Amino acid sequence: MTRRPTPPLIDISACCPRGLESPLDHEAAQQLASVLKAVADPARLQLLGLIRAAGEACTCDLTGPVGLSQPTVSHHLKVLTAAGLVHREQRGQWAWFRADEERLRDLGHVFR
Amino acid sequence: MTRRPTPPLIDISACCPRGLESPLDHEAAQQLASVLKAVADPARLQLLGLIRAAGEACTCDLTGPVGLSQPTVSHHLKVLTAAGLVHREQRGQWAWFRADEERLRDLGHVFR
DNA sequence: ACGGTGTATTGACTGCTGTCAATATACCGC
DNA sequence: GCGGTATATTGACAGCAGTCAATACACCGT
Repeated sequence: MTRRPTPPLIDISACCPRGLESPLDHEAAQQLASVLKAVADPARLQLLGLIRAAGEACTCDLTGPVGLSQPTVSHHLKVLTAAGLVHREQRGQWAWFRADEERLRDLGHVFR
Repeated sequence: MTRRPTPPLIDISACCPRGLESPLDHEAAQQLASVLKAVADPARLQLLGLIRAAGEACTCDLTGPVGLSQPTVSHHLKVLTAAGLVHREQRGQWAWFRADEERLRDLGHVFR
């Protein structure tokens, strides 16, 4: 496989420094929307809540509470990770996730 | 047409009082996601920015900046209104919109 | 009443998204 | 190495969401 050009992680406070207080250009809106889309899903909100409440959580502890199949949960965690909202750490055969508090704060700040 | 049972407007601080700090049950996650979905679109983010920056705005002033057809803009404004993020007021033949600041604040507070 | 203008609705189409079963991959203990 | 366990990927499918052209509706001035 050819190397992907590195996932361009969006910097919220750079792309939308004044949040929704002033108009966004096309690109800024698209970037901000891409992060919001990651969060605008019931399963992913539940996952974020579970991860945050626990400090960190392993996939095996997340599949049960959300009531979805393992591949689906894996998919949602990938989306959250790609958006930079959670970070993944491999420990042996387990994948551990923790929330990026700063990024969540930045996201909340957009609506200020 | 039979009367619709009134759109059930979701109360964010009631449904998710602790935001993402603690796990959300299925219903709360679904409700919160429905509001976030309204905001997770580039065109609607631009519209929110324009409306907020202007204080209030009429549809005719919004179609140009976002670069979409009039029916599409009308559709997006309807979605924002249904989510309670903006309020619509008819003035003669013009439709004026203003943002619901409290609701935006509540939404931002979820990520605190 | 009528023509014009601003907005909403309808219908149709396309692309994306969430989901799962099946399969593959990675890691561990023995 | 081997079987078992945890996670990721693939493939397929249904449903939804964004878009526009065409049309309908509402309001206004004349």
